[in-house]
Amino acid sequence: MLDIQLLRTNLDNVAERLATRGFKLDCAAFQALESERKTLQTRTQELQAARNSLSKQIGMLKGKGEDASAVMAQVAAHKDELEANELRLGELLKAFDAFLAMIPNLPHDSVPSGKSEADNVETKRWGTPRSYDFAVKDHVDLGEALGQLDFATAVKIAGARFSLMKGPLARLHRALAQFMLDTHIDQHGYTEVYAPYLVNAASLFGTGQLPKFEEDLFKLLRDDAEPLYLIPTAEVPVTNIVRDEILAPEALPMKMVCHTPCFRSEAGSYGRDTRGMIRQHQFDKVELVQIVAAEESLEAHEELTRHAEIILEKLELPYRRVTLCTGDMGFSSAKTYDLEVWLPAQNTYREISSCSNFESFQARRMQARYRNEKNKPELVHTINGSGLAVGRTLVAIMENFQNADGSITVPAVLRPYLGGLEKIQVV
RNA sequence: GGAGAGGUGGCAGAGUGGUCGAAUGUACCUGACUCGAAAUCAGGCGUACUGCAAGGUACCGUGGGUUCGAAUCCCACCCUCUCCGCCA
Repeated sequence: MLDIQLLRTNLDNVAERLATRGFKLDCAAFQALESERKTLQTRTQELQAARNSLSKQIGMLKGKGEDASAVMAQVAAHKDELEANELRLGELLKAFDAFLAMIPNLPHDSVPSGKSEADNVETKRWGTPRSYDFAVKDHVDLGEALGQLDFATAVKIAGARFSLMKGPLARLHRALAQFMLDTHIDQHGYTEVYAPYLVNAASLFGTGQLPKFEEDLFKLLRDDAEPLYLIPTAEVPVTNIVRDEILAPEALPMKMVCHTPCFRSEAGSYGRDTRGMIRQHQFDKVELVQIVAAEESLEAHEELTRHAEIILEKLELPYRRVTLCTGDMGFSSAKTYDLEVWLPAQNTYREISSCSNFESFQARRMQARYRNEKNKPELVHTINGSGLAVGRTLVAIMENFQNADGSITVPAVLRPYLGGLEKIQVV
């Protein structure tokens, strides 16, 4: 959520910056709401002040046993106007909230402007894609030939966009998550977190998934209780740890890592990535979250992105870093780096991690603050990124480390997690 | 599933219709004392909106209602806790 003061004082500038990300701010609607609010709020508060002081007089008169009917008549004279004003003001303030809740974050100045994915800027490339002296297979063909990846059975059990893994491949998947967690905990200084996979609407509002993106979520309706949602990412429960908190300055920075399954309905993505494990309703992800003081967030964002890159490097997976342009960024983000891993079967780089700095956007929605040097509550900045998406990492390993006979070489750093296994083959 | 209790400021905890935005304690900040600290004493200390300022307004789980006036009364909802049952 943006600071409403910024809209009041710099509306045109805000509108311009939002336009770069393809959002058309309805300035006229805002100004109409704002001018009505200002006069209405002033008048309402005058009436309330008068009522409060007259009511106080009534209390004093009655306390002394005197007649208060004259004063009561005075209050009654403005009763209808006050009630009408309060009603209208309530509606206006609600309209403001709804208006603000739908406005995306402002892009950081360093973000390249652009309309779509095509305008993203590649800023780094690591590793050289291997060359193969045989026809490469994709992970679906590889996994099914190994008898360890089975989409047909997953469809029977649950439906489209689910997968079933068995044997060493399932173990490799688990090993990946363990390896990522261990690296971030032992080498990057993160605290491991285990968090709920079901969250309430307030948490999803806090991180920006609600109200705008409800159709992307799996929702569980309950009798006699609020609905719960399956988390689309660990970002939601972990970032919301600090919702409605005023943190002591020494509590920052908070660096947390959390491995969870993620659930996305993928509504509106029919026909995209329907083959294989790239786009699933359920996938595992190791998520990095940092809660930092405002002036630290730019640097923390770089650091966190680097932590995700190191996983790819340890796994010997070629990747590139892309700075998302203004038009391609997520709703809540001020700046996003995507890490894209090389997939030989697709002969292209595909997103495997997305690292974003939200600045105070989520913090304002969450009311997450810390006490600054002046002991005043100030909004924290939030940063998160995948470190990494486990399912897609598995896909990348299968495709990049495949051999002519259809076996898959296990990257050296993962072997200790697989009892020393060097190669995944038919069992 | 059954029964009960409760939601008040950073925390603890008073407050059952009228100077209550809220006692008190604690934490925190400032000052005094001290070589320094502790202890003690004095003062300050919620959030947001609005105003140049003085000040004003709102907020005691959420939303309604009663009233001249609601933290306090009524209704609905949400959440938490305790006991019993069931259960990984």
